[in-house]
Amino acid sequence: MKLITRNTDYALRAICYISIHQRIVSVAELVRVLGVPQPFMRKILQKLNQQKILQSFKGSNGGFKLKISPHKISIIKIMRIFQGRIGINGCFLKKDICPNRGKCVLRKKIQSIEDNVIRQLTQINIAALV
Amino acid sequence: MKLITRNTDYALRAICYISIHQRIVSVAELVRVLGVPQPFMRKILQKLNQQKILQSFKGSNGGFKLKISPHKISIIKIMRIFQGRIGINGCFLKKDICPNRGKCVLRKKIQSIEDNVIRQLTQINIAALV
DNA sequence: GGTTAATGATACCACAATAGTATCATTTGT
DNA sequence: ACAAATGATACTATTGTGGTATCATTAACC
Ligand code: FES
Ligand code: FES
Repeated sequence: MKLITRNTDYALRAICYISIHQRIVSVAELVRVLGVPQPFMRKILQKLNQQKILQSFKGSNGGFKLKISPHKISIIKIMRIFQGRIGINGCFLKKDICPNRGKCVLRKKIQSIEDNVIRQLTQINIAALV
Repeated sequence: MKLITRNTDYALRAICYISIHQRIVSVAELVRVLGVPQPFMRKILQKLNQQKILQSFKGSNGGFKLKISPHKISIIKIMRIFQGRIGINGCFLKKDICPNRGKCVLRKKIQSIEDNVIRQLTQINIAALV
């Protein structure tokens, strides 16, 4: 059970760094500071640009800066970008959804745990981390 | 993020079924009822036997029955059998543990979420599900 | 205007975990 | 003896994660 993957982890750290420095930061600099493989970091930042978390600047002296306020960047938002839908799969039978679904006790309990986790991850934002 | 894998899911359902019927149940029967591939189900039950959750009976009319009380079978116990150590990896840099580890805010927050999840999973047992 | 330093887009590769199959040996009731 | 069950073990397939590699595009600077 891995709640946070490397993608997300690196993304969070990069965003934190950029958030602290409040300027355009290049991949090269992030790689130097965070010790992450460059092409991987690039891919991550490109995605954050596409998702409008960061804004990119091309050309010499280019790089990335925050596009939205650090208060508005929750951990769950970043997780969803890199890890897709955050949903604990309770009880699926192959591709068909279990017929008991409505009644199933296990599902309900797991669901409530999941809701808790998501609520907490939603509350943590970048501003709270830096 | 998958909290529960198929292994665990099938195992829980099998245990529930056996728990309800309170007798020796064969793989063939479980497969019929739960619609799970037979060899896979066998592998799962064999592991539960090894871990002393179930007790197996060989030979004709053989099968599996519970070895311990359903109250003592928590979800987390089954998860640990099939999914190994349940630990959210906060922030590792490659293989070295991050030097900030003690201070890192992210890690602390994630850790507390993890503790919650585990506490809740520990409280849910088979008796509560059936 | 050309060079250089940056990102954009995309395709590819490697590894590990999950999910499942296949086979043969062993036990036990009839 | 035979059939019906599990034990043990090795193998295969699929998917997700964690990357790499390459070429195109943009923009500052001389
Ligand atoms: S057994 Fe199907 S939803 Fe729980
Ligand atoms: S950055 Fe290393 S433990 Fe959080």
